Amino acid sequence: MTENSIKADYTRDEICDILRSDLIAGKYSHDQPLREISLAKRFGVSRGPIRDAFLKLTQEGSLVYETNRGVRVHSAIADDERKIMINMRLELEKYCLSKYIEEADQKDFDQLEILLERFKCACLRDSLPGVAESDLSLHRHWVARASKNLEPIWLGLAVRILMKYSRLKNFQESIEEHDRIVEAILLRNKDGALKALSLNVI
Amino acid sequence: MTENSIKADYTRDEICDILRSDLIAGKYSHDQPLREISLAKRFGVSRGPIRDAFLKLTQEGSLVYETNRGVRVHSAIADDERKIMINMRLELEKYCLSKYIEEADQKDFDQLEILLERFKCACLRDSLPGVAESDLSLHRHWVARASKNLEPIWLGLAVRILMKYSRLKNFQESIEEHDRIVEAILLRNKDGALKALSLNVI
DNA sequence: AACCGAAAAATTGTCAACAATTTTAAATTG
DNA sequence: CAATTTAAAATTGTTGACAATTTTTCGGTT
Repeated sequence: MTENSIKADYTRDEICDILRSDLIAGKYSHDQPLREISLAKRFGVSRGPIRDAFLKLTQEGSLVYETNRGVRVHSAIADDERKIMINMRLELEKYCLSKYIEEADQKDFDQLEILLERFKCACLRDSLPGVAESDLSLHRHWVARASKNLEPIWLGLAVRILMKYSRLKNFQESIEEHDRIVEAILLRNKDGALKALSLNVI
Repeated sequence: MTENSIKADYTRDEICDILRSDLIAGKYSHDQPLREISLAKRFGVSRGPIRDAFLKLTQEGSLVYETNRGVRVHSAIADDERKIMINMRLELEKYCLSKYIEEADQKDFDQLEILLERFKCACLRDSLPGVAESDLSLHRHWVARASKNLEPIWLGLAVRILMKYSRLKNFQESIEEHDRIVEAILLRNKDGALKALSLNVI
């Protein structure tokens, strides 16, 4: 048994999300191949859903696929590529956050606070995959709420950016950064939120 | 028989490329569902490879997936979203084109001229799916050569942008625009190429 | 011992069958 | 006749089996 396999049935998307957070957390080294059979065993499903997840993650850019040879973890991005991607992500996310602040209702804000709490818990537990997953979920919340069209593009950028540097992050500082963003959002303080976001996405 | 099915065995990626050009060309209307079985028959394969292609196109953003309900064509993007996406695509593609002009060798240039010729043929044949596919292939050539990391991100943007307006394009004008871009590339005239690109990506 | 080649093992590619779900059509009821 | 319920059809979700390909192992030759 390679891993904890508590739950019985995982869906395609759940498998995809779990593998993504593992990848961001650096559980697999660069250029390491991922095998369909071993992951199928880990999640208690057949190879079909695993292949589906591989395809999604390949399209996002965290895995690389070669015919008859399966997928492997993508090589690290270069510094100048990273710069371009961060600029794009920030531009995109600022647009979405503005729109979110205009349109969000109380139900969205409730969800937002739950996600923030989940992120803080993961930080305090010092669980790197957990931090990666909940960090992504938090940002994804306002992006997805603002535009279903831009969401997949944003996700591809965020994943690749996080894959490189997440190991070096200071969790306490990260909590404070996200606190400031969410605080401004709840007050519908657009300028403050965008400024706090710019300090977080670097 | 819903469609021409000449070739015997299509690969996953070929199916994906053909469907993508169909989508860009507007062959399927917005929110129309795509059925696994009918496409499996069209391409002479089982449902597996079709599902793979659906997943890839979903991640790119041209299809939308709902559990137990399959995929349908994505709704059109709003004007302000389109603006954001065009800005991002241009920034990305300019970076890649600069790098391409610096690094490309004679073999790349040969390939480039073949792709340009293929694009012109499709325009003269007045084949909308052909124009869509070869236009994308041409731009994709320099993007992919410059950065395998940025390629999937660029593709997601380009597909969604083209999906909205490709029907309105003037083919003759498009030929001239691409002629100017490629001419500048072959002379390694970076400024000219970037300028010509900016006029084409709008 | 190093190098090549063939057999064996491991892995991916594809398929057809069955289960679960959703959609459509028909039948029943008030 | 409209509304609801029930049955049938269509569609997606998952699996296990087999084919094709790649990688590894092992034996023979120089």
